Amino acid sequence: METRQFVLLDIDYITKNHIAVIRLFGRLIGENEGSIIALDKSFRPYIYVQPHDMDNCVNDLSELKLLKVEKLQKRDNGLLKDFLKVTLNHPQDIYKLKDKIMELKSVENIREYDIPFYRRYLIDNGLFPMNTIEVEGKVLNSTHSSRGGKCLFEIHGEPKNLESDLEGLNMLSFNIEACNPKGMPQVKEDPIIMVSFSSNQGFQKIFSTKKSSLDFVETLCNEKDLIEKYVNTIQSEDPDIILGYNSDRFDFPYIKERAEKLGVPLKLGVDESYLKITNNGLRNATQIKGRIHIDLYSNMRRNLPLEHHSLKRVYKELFGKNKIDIPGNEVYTCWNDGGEKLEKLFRYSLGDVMAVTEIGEKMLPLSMELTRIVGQPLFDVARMGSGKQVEWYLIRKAFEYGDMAPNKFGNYLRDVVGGYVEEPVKGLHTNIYYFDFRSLYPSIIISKNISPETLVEDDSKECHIAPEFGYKFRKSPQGFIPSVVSEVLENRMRIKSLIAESTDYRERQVLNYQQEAFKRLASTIYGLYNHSTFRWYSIECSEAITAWGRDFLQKTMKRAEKHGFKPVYADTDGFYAILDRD
DNA sequence: AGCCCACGGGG
DNA sequence: GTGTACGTGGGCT
Repeated sequence: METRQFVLLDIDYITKNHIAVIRLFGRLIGENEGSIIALDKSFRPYIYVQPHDMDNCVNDLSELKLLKVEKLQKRDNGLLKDFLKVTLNHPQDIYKLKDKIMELKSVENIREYDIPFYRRYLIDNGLFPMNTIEVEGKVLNSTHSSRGGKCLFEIHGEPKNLESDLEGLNMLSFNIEACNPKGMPQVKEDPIIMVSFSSNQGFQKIFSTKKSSLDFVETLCNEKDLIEKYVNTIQSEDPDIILGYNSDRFDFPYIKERAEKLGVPLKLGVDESYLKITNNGLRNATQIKGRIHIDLYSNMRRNLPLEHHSLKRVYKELFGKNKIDIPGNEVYTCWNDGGEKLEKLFRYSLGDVMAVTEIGEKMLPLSMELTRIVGQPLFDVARMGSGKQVEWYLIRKAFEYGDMAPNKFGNYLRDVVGGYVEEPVKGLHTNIYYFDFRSLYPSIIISKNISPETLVEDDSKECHIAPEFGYKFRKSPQGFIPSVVSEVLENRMRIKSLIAESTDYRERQVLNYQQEAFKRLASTIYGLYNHSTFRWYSIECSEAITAWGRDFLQKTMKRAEKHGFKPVYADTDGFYAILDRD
C-alpha cells in the first residue's frame, strides 16, 4: 500500500465492466510531483425510497434488479422517518429505474435521486475540491513528463480530506485570433491566425502563421501546425487551470471546429482525452479532463456590476489601467497590411491574454475558497449562480446533519413584499448619523428560527409569531436553515478573528476571501426562500423574514426619534438620520 | 402590468 | 448524465 497526497482538481466517473469507477484528478504534493488520476471502484449509486408501507415496499423492490435495499431512518422536514436506501449497480440505472420505482403502489416518493454520482461521492466521503486529499492504495502506472510525471492510482479504503493551504497551481490563459473583412470571423471560412498564451509562471508566447521579429512570436507554416502546437503547448505546460475570456462561447467552439476540419485531434486532457463541449442550457461549457477550464467572462458578469463586461472594461475596472486596444473591425487590415500594424496586433493579442491571467489571479481566489466551502468542483462552482452554490452547500450540510434533502419543487418566482423604504428627504443634510443592522435577514432567520420545518399550525409549542402574517415558528429545536446560517456566520466571525491575529500577508488574504465567501452564502440564503427552484422553498419563510425586517427597522427608527434623531432616508436594513441640536 | 425573446461577449 | 437550464431589458400586447 502506498499513500499519495494531492490537490483535488476535478472528478468524474467512467464505466469499466459495467461498473462505475470514480476518477479523482489531482496535482500531487509532497515527495511526489506531477498529476494523478486516482480510481475508486468501491462507490455505488443509491437513492432513497419513502414507503407508504414498509413491508410491501421491500417486497415490491425485490422484484427489481437492485444491488441492495436497507431500512434506515432520516430526519425529514423535522421528523424522523423510515426510509429505504436503494443501492444500484450503475448511475444510469437510476435514470432507468426511478420511474418504475415511483409507480409502485407501496412507494410514496423517491428522494435524492437527482444528485449526480460524482457529487454524491464528494458529499458522502467528506471531500472538498481544491483541498488536499490523501489516498491509500497502489500505483497502477506512472510516466514522466515535463512537470513531474503522471500517476494512475487505485484507491483502497477511504480517501481523507486534509486541511491545507492552496498554492502552486499552474494557471494558463489563452486567446485565439481570427479575422474576416466584413465582421466577426466565420468559423467555416476564416482560419485561426494566432494563438496567444500567458501563465502565472511567466510563460508568454504567441504562435502565428505569420512572421514577426518580436521575440515572443513563433511562426508555424500553416493553421494545422498552429493547432497542433496549441495542443502540444497545453500538454507541455500541463496547467491545472485553463483560463479564457468568453472561451466557452468563442475560443473553444471555434478551435474545435477548425481542428475537426483540419483533422487535428484536440487531446487536451491530462489523460489525453478530447475536450468536450457540453450544452448547459443556452450556454456552452468546455470541459477538459483533469484541468479546470474557467471562462472568466461569466465570472465577471456575476461578480462585477458593470454596464458591460468586455475584457477592456473589466480590466480597466480592476486595475485602473488601459490595455492596447484594436477595434475588432481593424484586426483584418492589421493582419493583411503587415509591418507595424501586424506588430501592434501581436502586442494587442499578448496584452489580452496577459490581462486574462491578471484578472484570474485577482478574481479566482474567491471562487477557490467558495469551492472549498461549497464542496463541489471549481469548474461547476464557477458556473453556478450563488443560489445553486448555496443549495449544494445545504445538500452537503443536510447529509452531515442526517437530514433528507427536499426534492426539487417547481419553477416559478413569487412576488414578496420587500424591505421597508422611506424616500430620502430632499436637501443637503449635515450631521448625518447612519444606523444599520448587521446581517439583518440572516439574524432574523436565526433569532426567529425561520425554516420550512419549524413553521407550525398549532399553538401547542412556544412559537415566534411573524408580524403582519401571523405565521408561527416553533422556538426549538433549532431548524435546519437557521443552524446552517448560524454556522456560516460563526465561521465568518472565527475567520475574521484569525485575520486579526495573523501577521502573514498571504494567509490574511486567503482568510479574507474565505470570510467574504461565507458572507455571500449567508446573505444569499434568505432570498432563495421565494425561489421555487430552491429545494427549501417556502413562501411563508420569505414573507416572515421581510415582515420582521420592516418591523425591526420601523421600531428602531421610532426609538431613535425619541432621542432626537430625524430619519431622512430608510432602506431595508438601515436608515440615515440627522440630529437636531437646537 | 405581464409575457416573450434576444442578448451578452468574442474577432 | 442519478440530464438541465442565466439574468435582464426592451418591445409588444
